[in-house]
This record gives sequence, C-alpha cells and structure tokens, in this order.
Amino acid sequence: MTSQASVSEMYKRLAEKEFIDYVPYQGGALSPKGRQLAINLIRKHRLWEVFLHEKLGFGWEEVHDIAEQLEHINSQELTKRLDAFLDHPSIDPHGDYIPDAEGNIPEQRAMPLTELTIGIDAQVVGVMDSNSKLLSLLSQKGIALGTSLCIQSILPFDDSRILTLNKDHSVELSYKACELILIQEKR
Amino acid sequence: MTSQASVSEMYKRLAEKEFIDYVPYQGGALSPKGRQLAINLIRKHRLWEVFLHEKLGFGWEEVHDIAEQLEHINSQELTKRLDAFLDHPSIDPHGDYIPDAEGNIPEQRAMPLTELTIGIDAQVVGVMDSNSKLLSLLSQKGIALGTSLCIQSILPFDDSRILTLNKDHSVELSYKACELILIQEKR
DNA sequence: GCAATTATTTAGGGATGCCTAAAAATTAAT
DNA sequence: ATTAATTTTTAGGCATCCCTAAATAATTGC
Repeated sequence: MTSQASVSEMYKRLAEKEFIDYVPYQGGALSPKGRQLAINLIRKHRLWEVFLHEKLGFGWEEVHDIAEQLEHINSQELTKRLDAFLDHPSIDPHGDYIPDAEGNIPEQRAMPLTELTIGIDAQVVGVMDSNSKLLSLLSQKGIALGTSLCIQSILPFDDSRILTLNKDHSVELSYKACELILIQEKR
Repeated sequence: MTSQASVSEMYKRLAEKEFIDYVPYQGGALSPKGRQLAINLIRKHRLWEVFLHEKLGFGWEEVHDIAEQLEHINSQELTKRLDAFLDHPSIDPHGDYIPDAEGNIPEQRAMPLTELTIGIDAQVVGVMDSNSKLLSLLSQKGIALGTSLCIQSILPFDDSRILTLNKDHSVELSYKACELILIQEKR
C-alpha cells in the first residue's frame, strides 16, 4: 500500500503537470489533458489484451498483467497498426469497450447478474473486475464472454443462483460472483 | 552523451550486481549472468522486430526503435508464445540471427560487401548497423534482405561500387555504405 | 622513467518516487 | 464551537540515475 503522504505528494506533482485538477482537502479529478492520456492508456491496454487473447491464445485471466506492461509502449503508429491488425476490435476479452482513436467510449448498457429476473434469457457481456481469481472461477464453471444464460432459481438463505448455460446445462453460482458479472437481456 | 564519471559509476553498480566482471582501469566484460540477460534481451528485441515487420507491416528501418521498448516487457510466457506465433523465426528483418530460448546464437558466416570480388554472385544477409538512415538509403536503392547482387565494377578514386541487382538493373553504392552491408557468396 | 592520456573517485547537485513520523491545517460531526 | 477524524505538509531518509568539476590513480607512449 502507498502511504497517505506519498499520495498527497503525487497529487501535487500531477497537479503541477496539469494531469489533474486538484484542490487540497477537496479532492481532485482528471483534467482534460489527464483524461485524454488515461483514455489513450486504456485504449492501448485493451488492444493489447485482444492481441494476447486472440493472437497468442492467452486466457482472459492472464492478459491483464501483461497488457499492464504493454500499454506503456509509446508509439502512435504502433497502436494504429495493432488496431488494424486486430481488425478494429470494439471490446476486449473482458467485454469492456475499447475507446477509439479519438477517445470516444460507447456507453455500456448492462446490469449485474444479480438484477436479472428468473427465466429471462441474457448474455454475459463483461465482468466488473479483472481479478484473476474471479476469472478463473468463471472459466471453471464454463462462463465466458458471450455465454448465454438464464436464471433457473435462486437458493434460499445465501441467494446463490442456479443458472442454465447455453440452454444446455446447469451450474450454481454464488451471489458474490453474480454481483460482478455484467449481463445484457436478450432481445 | 553520458559523462565519463557516470560511466564509471554504472560500471561499479553493474559489477556489484554481478552483471559484469569489472576490474578498474582494466575494463570489463559481461559475466555469465549478464550475458544470459543480454542474450535474452536480444532475443526479445529481434522477435518483436519480426512481429512488427511481418505482422504489422513496418519497414525494416522502423522496427528497431519500437522493439527497443518492447524488448523490456517481462513475461517468459509472452516471449514463448510470440515466438510460436511467428513460427520460430531464426532471423530478424535485418538478417541478424535470433538467439533461441537457451541462448544459443548461430554463427554468421558473412562478409562485408567491400570484400566481394567483381563478378561473383552474392546475396544480402544483413547490415552491420541499425542506423535508420542507412536502412532508408538501402530501401531507396532497392536493396533489402535477400537481394541478389553482383559487383559490376569499382569506380576509381572513391571506390564506389556499381552493382547489378537481381541480374536486372544497376545501382551505384558508396564504399561507406558497402562496408556495412553483409553478404554471402552464392554457391 | 616520466609525461601525457585516460579512468576513477570524490564532492556537491538535481529529479523521481517512495518511506516514516510528527506537525499543521482543514473538514465534518456532535 | 469544540472535538475528532482526515488530509497535507514538512523534515529526514533511501534508492536510482544522471550532471559538473576537481582531485587522484593507473596505464601508455616515447
């Protein structure tokens, strides 16, 4: 963990460089300049995740850490060509939208699995956390991006869900895990 | 440029970490540990160069600078998968051999173009410098890795070479450039 | 062997980024 | 409004990597 003092120091340095608008004791927020930088970083991060997953065959729980390093490679031309090489993907292996070159990010209309009504068909569109333990658990249960599911029933006491995956077989999933899974109702 | 004093300081730090064997005033050389690290770096550098060239379509004069950043990405698994993705290439876009995962580098039996005898067919196998100006010049003249050539004549005074490329057309190349081009006689 | 060249050390500084501990400021809650 | 909690600042440190300038070694050449 980083100490309080170091955080304040960093706030100040970032404010000096105008990456954040910061008022002591009031908190701070990204400045336009900082936001642009951050979005570009996210863009690169997610493009690399797609590369690692699609081209190199890494599992979705493995891509985050490596992309964390790759996102800092500094070359606009590289990003541009990587994007083209990957066929201008719009979502990463976790279902998150990839900002375009201008920094626009589509709004995600999705809700946690905990809010899905019993019997309604839906599709997994993302997870709210890149925690690799969660991702491993989901892999184990056979849940991935795009998986179709439907809540069969909700267990008493702990609110675990019994899901039907791909209209095919059942798995049980804890409330804690369901909270972090983003789904979209199927129209 | 880096100052003499800083160089000595760095020598000392590297010696302390046992990356080099260093005796003050006698110079230094890579230690086994340092050599292994260096070769791994070269391996990663060249693999990325292949990726940039083959997959993303960068010119051979552009790949060096970007690979310089990519080579520092730290993930054995990534290197392994990249290598497989590229079909275990043995040479990079400049014709340099790529060390294998164990650190073995094939010996390059090649000589500078300046040592080629008039009338003998040869093939470009590398350049002795990643200087992008040289690479641009060569691109301009139509010389790339694998290009077949033959010295037609040597001009008086400045020793420029008149070359026949691919048994097809002639170009003139200065002695200075010929020195840095590695060729192999065609058997 | 001595002078000239080259390397190395030492001393003092700058910048980054992180730490602890203690002091000061500010905000929030009673 | 006074206290309690939180945030910042300050001060002193550590590590990395780089700088200049001057002092000191060691190596080479003649």
